[in-house]
Amino acid sequence: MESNKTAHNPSFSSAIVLLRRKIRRETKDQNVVLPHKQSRSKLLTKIEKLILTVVEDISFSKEPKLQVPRRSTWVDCNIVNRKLSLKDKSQLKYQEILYTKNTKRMTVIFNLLAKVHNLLQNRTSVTYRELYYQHTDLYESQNTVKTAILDICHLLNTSPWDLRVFSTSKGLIAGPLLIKLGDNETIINCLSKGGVLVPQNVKKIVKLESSAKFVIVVEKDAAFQKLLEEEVLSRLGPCLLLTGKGEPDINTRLLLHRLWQDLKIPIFALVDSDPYGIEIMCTYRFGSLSMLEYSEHLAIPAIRWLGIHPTDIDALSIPSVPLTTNDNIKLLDLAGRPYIQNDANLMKQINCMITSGKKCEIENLSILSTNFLTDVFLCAKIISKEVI
DNA sequence: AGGACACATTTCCATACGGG
DNA sequence: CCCGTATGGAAATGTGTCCT
Repeated sequence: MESNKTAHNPSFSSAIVLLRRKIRRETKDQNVVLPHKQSRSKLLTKIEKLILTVVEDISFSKEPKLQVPRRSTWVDCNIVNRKLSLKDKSQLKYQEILYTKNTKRMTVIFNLLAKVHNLLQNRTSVTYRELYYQHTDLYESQNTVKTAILDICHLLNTSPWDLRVFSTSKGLIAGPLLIKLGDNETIINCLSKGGVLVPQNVKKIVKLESSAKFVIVVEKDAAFQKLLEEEVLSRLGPCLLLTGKGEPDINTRLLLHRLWQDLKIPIFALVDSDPYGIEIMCTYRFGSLSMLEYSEHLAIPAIRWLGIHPTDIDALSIPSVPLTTNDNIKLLDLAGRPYIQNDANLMKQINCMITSGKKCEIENLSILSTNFLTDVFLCAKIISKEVI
């Protein structure tokens, strides 16, 4: 090939600079969010107080009860500050967990409270999975553990990561990036081939060092590897590649959030042109329904959708397949969500997919020609600043 | 495995109606 | 007239599907 190292293409570099400025301007209200980290000792005290109230209740023959929020739906949400959040926090409905009615649930909560208390005291961390296996007969399913931990987070007004409970990392990151962790001066070098696993405890990161000019978030591992094979890192110039392998886990989203906060470089999303791809892009960008309370820490409004846009399929004659029944159901569901309804450009793309009835995967681009993805598609999208 | 949801099932509660 | 039960609807919870 005609050694077109795009990195040295002046129009490409200037496009990146322009996009960077534009995105920073559009999202400058987002730049100062920093977590109110709860100190260990405060959390410990809170747990002790919570347990004390229950003991008091019992000694006064009152039934112990806990209050947790009800599961939210899309109609309870709207977009605030470009992130998914509750319409009206004062209208939030609560559910009471009573000992006589929800014995099991309360037992699990207090059991886990004890474990969390222990974690905080010992300054160690644990995964949901480990917790589950410590007492399978009590928890019955891993989901029970997760629900209970989220309940506890609400009761203590904190987050799973401050409680030191994590899900096992699934995401990969590659590129010129050094991650310095606070504990024992560990340094993760993300330049290794095939990328490295996103660190378990993103909150331990003390410093991120990178020469990258932008980040590309890829929906799935296959496309991630494909891009690495095409040597995207050198062809497009210094950049980072990240994938959550499907629906991103919390750690991956936290890391990406941190990357945006610290490096302030453009973040582009490359997803399939199908309803799931769009949903995944939106999860990164606006946050998710089930983690609604943590949108501040997880949503990254600065993300721009690089492709594949439904309008690209016809414009670039990309091979496509028809949408299935399930795809159509999902698509209509997406169309009703607040973040799509709030954004004319996203709505336009959704409508395009509805009318065309076509979808395609990232891999379909490679059929057109070798290195098409890197040299043509990504490059052209960025130079033309066709991002949504 | 892990994440997000839609859909299904069960549980719960308020209201209304009928029998004692 | 009061109480108990029947019943409908909502909410809590569980299951199944889709994705990588």
